[in-house]
Amino acid sequence: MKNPCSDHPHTHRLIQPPLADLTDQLRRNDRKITAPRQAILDVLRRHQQPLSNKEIHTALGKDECDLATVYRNVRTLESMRIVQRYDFGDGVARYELAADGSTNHHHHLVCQKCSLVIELEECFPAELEAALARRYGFTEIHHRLEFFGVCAKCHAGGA
Amino acid sequence: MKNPCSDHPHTHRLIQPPLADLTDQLRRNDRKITAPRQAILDVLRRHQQPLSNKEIHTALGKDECDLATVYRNVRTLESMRIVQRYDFGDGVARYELAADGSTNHHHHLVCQKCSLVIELEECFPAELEAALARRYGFTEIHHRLEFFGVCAKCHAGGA
DNA sequence: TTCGGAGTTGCAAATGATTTGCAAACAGAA
DNA sequence: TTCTGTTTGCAAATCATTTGCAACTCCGAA
Repeated sequence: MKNPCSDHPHTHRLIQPPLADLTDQLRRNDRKITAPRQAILDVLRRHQQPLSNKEIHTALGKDECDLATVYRNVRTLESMRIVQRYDFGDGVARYELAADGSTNHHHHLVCQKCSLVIELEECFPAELEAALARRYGFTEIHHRLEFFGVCAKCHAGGA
Repeated sequence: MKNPCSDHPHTHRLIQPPLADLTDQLRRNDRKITAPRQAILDVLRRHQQPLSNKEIHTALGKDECDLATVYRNVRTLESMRIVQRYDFGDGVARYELAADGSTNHHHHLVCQKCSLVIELEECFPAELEAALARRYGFTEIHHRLEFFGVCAKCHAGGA
């Protein structure tokens, strides 16, 4: 197996949709387009990695809105499927913008020392869901998969 | 694909090791064999499903030991690899006895309505770990994978 | 078998993430 | 512009989990 682009530290990502498209989604869901919401969406739009509520709040420039408002909005956005929650098992929820299509679902490889996050584009277990659904009579099956380890830099030195 | 035993609500599991074998592991790790530890191990031995700290504490008969002691011991047992932690994304850690061999790693299918847990014996992504390690220069790679959905009973009625 | 000290425990208080109550401020339809 | 349901800020409440500390117990050495 060969990585098609092992030559650069990545994280490829589709171009993020313009802010207007995102606020349109709010409008369609009968949600008001407020300053905090636009700011939060804009922060997520500019970051390609999963951000915690606190990180989002910090990235907002301290006085944009209250931390509780970030929590509330991120939760709202999640229920509208505009953002996607990820769980790295450290007791902190992280969020990424969910790209338009259904092609957005993916997984991560997280360094447990320095928290480096690599976005993996493949979604391995998707094909298994149908089999599990049939076998166990479940509906609405989805999954959560993350990989953990120690990155090369941390393994070598200390960083 | 056909389930070899779709006729009974399961959770197959290897016979759990006797309590003595478990306490032996404590001994080997220079840990004292206390009443709370034996009781906790025995509770885990008798349950085939992941239990939260609170559930373990409840199963202990209220006065066996303090909840903080359960937390401390489960954490210790985890670091000794006697128990394995699972994360269903609801902010509560759950634990199962880690069977002796290395064949114990597995995943779950969880009903999001009634919390029914089905133990899946396959470990799908294991083979991918080596590839990811090579591709991204990571070491000590492991993963966390759980499936969620709605079980047949909940999908039908309400329960 | 006793003794001593490190490892453990109970209890209460501290943490940290996340949620919530409530009154004031606001967005957007009429 | 007005009105009304949303949304926000702030502080307090929750919840899972951790921790400080003094009392207690396991277990190897004497």
